[in-house]
Parts: sequence; structure tokens; C-alpha cells
Amino acid sequence: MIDYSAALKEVGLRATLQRIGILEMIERAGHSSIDDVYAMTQRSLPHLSLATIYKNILMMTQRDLLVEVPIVGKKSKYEIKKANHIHLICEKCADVEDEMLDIISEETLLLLTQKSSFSFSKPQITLYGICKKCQNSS
Amino acid sequence: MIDYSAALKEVGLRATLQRIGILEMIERAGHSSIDDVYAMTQRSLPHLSLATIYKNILMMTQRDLLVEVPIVGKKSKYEIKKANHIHLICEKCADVEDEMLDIISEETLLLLTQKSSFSFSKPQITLYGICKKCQNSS
DNA sequence: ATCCTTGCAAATGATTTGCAAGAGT
DNA sequence: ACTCTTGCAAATCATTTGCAAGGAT
Repeated sequence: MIDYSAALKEVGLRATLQRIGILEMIERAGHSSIDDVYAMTQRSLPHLSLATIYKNILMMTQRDLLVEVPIVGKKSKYEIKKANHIHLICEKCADVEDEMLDIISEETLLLLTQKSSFSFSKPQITLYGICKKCQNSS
Repeated sequence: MIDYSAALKEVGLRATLQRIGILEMIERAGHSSIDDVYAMTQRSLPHLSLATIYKNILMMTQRDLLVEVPIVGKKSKYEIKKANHIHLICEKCADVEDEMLDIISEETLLLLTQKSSFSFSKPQITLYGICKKCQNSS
């Protein structure tokens, strides 16, 4: 498991129990909405308030510890920032799966840069569909 | 310009002035948030209420006349549904540009389908960066 | 004539803010 | 000790709902 205490200090934030708890829960779940985090932390941190979760998820996203994953028709989920990958989102249960397969080639990205004169930072590639579990249960 | 009156009837909705006005504004602007639509329609439809815009954008999205484009850290924008394409979003001004370049090959998609056992519907490909205009003005 | 839709106001839900008390460095 | 952070409550902002009057078919 990642040393979140160190990671927080690196980006200039104090390593509070609350922040470490939030990060650990998100790591365990993979992808979590604000409400998911609130529900999951109630056992270990019963006084952790929604307001604190909002404040911290915002801060930690701005400082690149977390990444926001917006989802059509739903609230965003958040994940621990890691190597680039794409997201497979189930339209039924809204579960998010990571997929490491590299989908855009360097040439394509270069071509696009010239064509659009955008200077790109992060790609957000999302494919919507129905996951295995929901295919079976329908 | 598209005949929105017919398009609405095709999906089983009545062709009201309000709905046609909303669709025409979104077409003209390319990509609009709910608030954008409200601001843009005030001149031509001064009584059009936010509640009506919410109700209709939701309905028209469910019936595939519109497509929701979620944006990291911002409210979603909506566009007229058209052929598949990707979105370039400016992190500074939040403008969305369409790009028709086909970025995922059929083989890649097939590979992914086998690997993940997802049954895919729509891809949502978004690249974040800084647009030309904002690069110049900084 | 019938049923759907609008527009308003009110209700609900989501997110942010202010500030005193508590925790991290 | 100093400063940042938390947790609560209150404020604000976003979205949804209910329903009578008006509009589309």
C-alpha cells in the first residue's frame, strides 16, 4: 500500500487521519463518489463530515493525488492518480473498470496536436457499455 | 438547419416552441450547459424557465436527440447528437471543440471487447488541454 | 377534445462557507 | 507555539417536483 502520509506532505498538505482514511478507502474501492467515500468511512471515522470530504477531495484533486472521473448522467467518481489508462463504465451499475491497453498511438496524438493546435495534457478515454455482471443478470 | 419539429415527433415528443428553441440554440453554440441555454434563450423566449430546460434536456438526452458531455470540474455540456467524434476541452475556458479524426481502430475495439467482456455502446473520448485562443492570451 | 407541456413556486438535494475547537508540525 | 484542518451549522447553489393554465395534435 502507498504511503499516503508521505504523499500528502509531498504536495504540501498535512497528513491527517481523515485524509489518509479517504485515500485508503478510494484505493480499496478503485473508484468512489463523494457519497461512497462518506459511507465507507463511517465505520472507521464516524465523525468525518461530508463537508470535510468535499474540501479534501477537491484539494487532493487539485494537487494531483486524485483524478476526477466524470460519468454521463451520474456524479463523478474519484480514483488515486496513477499511470494513464482508460475507463470502462457500465451504464447499468455505473461501475468503473480500468484498462491499461494503450489506445491512442503517439503518431495519432501528434497529428491531432498539429491539426487542432491544442496543447494537450491528459486524455480521458471512456467507453460506455454493459459489464459482464450486468449482462448476466438481465 | 435540421428540421427539429420532425425530429421531435420521431422520438415521440411534441414539437413545442420551447423545445425547438432549445435545440436551435444548442446547435448554434455547438456545446452548451444548462445555464448557457437559459441565457441564450432569454431574448427569443423570455418566459422559458430553467425548470423547463432541465426537464427537456433530460428527455431529449434520453431519447438520443442530445448527447451529454461531462467535463472534469465543471457542469456538463450538451450537443446535438451526430456522428461519432471526439472532444477537445480547454482547461482554461472550458470550450469544447469537435474533432472527427477516428482515433480508435476497429481492431483495438475488438481486442478490448474480448479482453474486458464489456459490450460497448458509445465511446466518449475527451482530450484536455489548452486551446489556441487561451495559449495566445496568457 | 384530449393529453402533453409549460411556468411558476416550493421542495429537495448537492456543495460551499464561516468559524470556534482540535490536531499536526 | 503556530498554523492548518476539522466538524458542525448555516448559507448558497443546483435540480426536481406538483399542479393549474395553456398549447399541440
